[in-house]
Amino acid sequence: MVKITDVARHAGVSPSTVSYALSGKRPISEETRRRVEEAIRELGYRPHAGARALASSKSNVLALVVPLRAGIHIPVVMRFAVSVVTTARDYDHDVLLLTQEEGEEGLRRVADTALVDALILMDVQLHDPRLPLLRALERPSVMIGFPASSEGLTCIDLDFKAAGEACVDHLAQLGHQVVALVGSPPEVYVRQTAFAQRVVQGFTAAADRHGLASSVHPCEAGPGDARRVAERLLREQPALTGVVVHNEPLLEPLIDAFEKLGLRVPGDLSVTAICPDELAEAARVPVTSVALPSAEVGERAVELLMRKLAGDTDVPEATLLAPRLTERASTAPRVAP
Amino acid sequence: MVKITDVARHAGVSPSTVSYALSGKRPISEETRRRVEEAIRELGYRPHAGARALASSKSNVLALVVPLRAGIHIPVVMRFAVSVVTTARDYDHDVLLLTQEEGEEGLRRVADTALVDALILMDVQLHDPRLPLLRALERPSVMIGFPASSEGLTCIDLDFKAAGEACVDHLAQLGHQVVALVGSPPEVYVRQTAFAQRVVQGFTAAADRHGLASSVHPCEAGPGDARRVAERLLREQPALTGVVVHNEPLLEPLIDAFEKLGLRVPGDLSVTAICPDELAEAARVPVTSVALPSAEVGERAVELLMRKLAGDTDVPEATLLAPRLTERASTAPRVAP
DNA sequence: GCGTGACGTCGAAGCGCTTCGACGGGCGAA
DNA sequence: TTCGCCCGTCGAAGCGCTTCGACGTCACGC
Repeated sequence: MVKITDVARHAGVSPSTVSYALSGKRPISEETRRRVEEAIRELGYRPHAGARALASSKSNVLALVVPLRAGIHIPVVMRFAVSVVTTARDYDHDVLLLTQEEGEEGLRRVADTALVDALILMDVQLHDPRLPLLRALERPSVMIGFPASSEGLTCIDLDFKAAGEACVDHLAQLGHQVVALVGSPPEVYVRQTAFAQRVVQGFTAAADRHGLASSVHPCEAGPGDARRVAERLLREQPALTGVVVHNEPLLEPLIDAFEKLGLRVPGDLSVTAICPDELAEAARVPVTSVALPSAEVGERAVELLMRKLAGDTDVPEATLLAPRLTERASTAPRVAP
Repeated sequence: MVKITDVARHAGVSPSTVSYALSGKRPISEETRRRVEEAIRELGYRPHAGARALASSKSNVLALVVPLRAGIHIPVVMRFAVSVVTTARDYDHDVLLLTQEEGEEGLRRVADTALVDALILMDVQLHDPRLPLLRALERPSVMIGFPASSEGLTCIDLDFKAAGEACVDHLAQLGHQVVALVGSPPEVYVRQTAFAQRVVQGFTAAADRHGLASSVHPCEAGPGDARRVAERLLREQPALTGVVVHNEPLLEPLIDAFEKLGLRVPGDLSVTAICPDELAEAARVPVTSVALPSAEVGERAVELLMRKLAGDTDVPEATLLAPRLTERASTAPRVAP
């Protein structure tokens, strides 16, 4: 193995000079730098990561904790992970993959052994048991999603309130006057992050702002539920022409149910959703939707982390990503009766 | 930060004794071990990963290179990755996530900087450009999939030949006498690993063994192709009652096409597939299939790597995992005409 | 003409751990 | 009894890098 002393000898300088030439932490003459670089190239020198970590107390590795829980859309996780890795590389960092399964002990382990410099957590719950640990840890972290209190932590996610609004805005713009929100199953409103509530807030606010008649329905997503939900919506709001679905498994079945009840999508009924793009695209009727911008979240998460690692003290605690609505085949202007 | 000297002092022993108590590389008296363990617990000691890596020239980290290419089934990759991480943890190792995008330079980087001890590569191509590098690298590696020549490398994958056979065996057992293989698009047979060919071999061998009439059809997987393929199959083999599909995007459309042509699945036609379980399960008619055992592949890959790291010299170059066929709704006994 | 400071470089001291050789004590074999 | 050996422990020497303080040189300002 070729080491820094070899490079130094070959270039006719001291090891510290090689180090400074590499890190740029002290001025080095043009001539010397050139010689060092040449020596490095000729010898094929690669600094030993462990030695570097030991001497500098920086591993240049980030931990990424991915969820395993059922109900998580895998491609979204994967896209996010890839985006984290790619962005981390731009900052000369690598990514260590951890599973949720490892729990708090896993976090403590990689943090305390100095295996990683910082952490990224996905799938943060409202009252995530890892929160106290994260606050106590001496290493910076960024969480995807918002817990009940993000005090002293850094969080990032899609702006679900704005996403709810965007869907309603789109429907209002198309002339729809009676809209409904088909929400996530009731337990999601309790267990998970606050995102489900925020969709409701956005939905309601936008509907009020546009002067639309609106209603909100948290819905189970079992096999037979779609039909029942569709019937209930139509019973309660016979003039319904716009639906926002924030319930992934229910999306397709619900559209089917509406059509079976004689309503054409988007002819009689416009449907928008908040869901991963794959789902919206793959549907029989491709659905106009606000996507979870996983790649962007990953990128931004790493950027936030890098700022924290650089000692930036005014990194925002909360970052909300603006929703982007993609129009597809499931929405159309309202046809006056 | 609490270090090994702190533990040593607290336990009244020397640092080396603490190290040996931890690693078990030299005998330590029961009494001493107890005192050391207690000191560790009381002080909350965690060995510094970098220092350890430097001193022992072992990072206890594996690199996992995941593919990005379109056409790869993401959940399979993810399941594989999770299984690698989980298994690696059982062996006290962590996993560094790399993307294919980083290419050979990325492999060289993590290997040469001693960031990782060993590598796992997914999605290995027939003539993968990384092969020479892997052979040259001083670190062990395991590849998922088989290149043209696996000489001197360690590879593991589903036994696709046996998978092809298993499908035919199943159909034969149900009494089917005329079978067809709907294979991957022609370019797959060229570009990728040899797995597509192996399926053909297994299919043909088993059909011959059972004395069935059989035919093989590499197929494109465009939107209109399903219908054409179905028609062609029925034209060429009017008595066809068993189909093996090794072409993921074509699976569902093909079944639909058959039904539109008046053939009931599984009433008139039994269909089996080689594809990820999700796909087989999610189909309108759940498909009897041989799955890609991603979790098992991940586990076995790590085990192979651990053996190599332990200095085991007779680790098999090729490991073929036995297929497991799951019966679902798409196959049934042949009904005599 | 001399003090001052920036520039460019060096040497040495660690970073926290593992590992090697050494050593004292105890025990079994001769 | 004595020799030799194994057990259990220690001290010291690194592992390969970064970083701090120091030093010589040169240019500039007064």
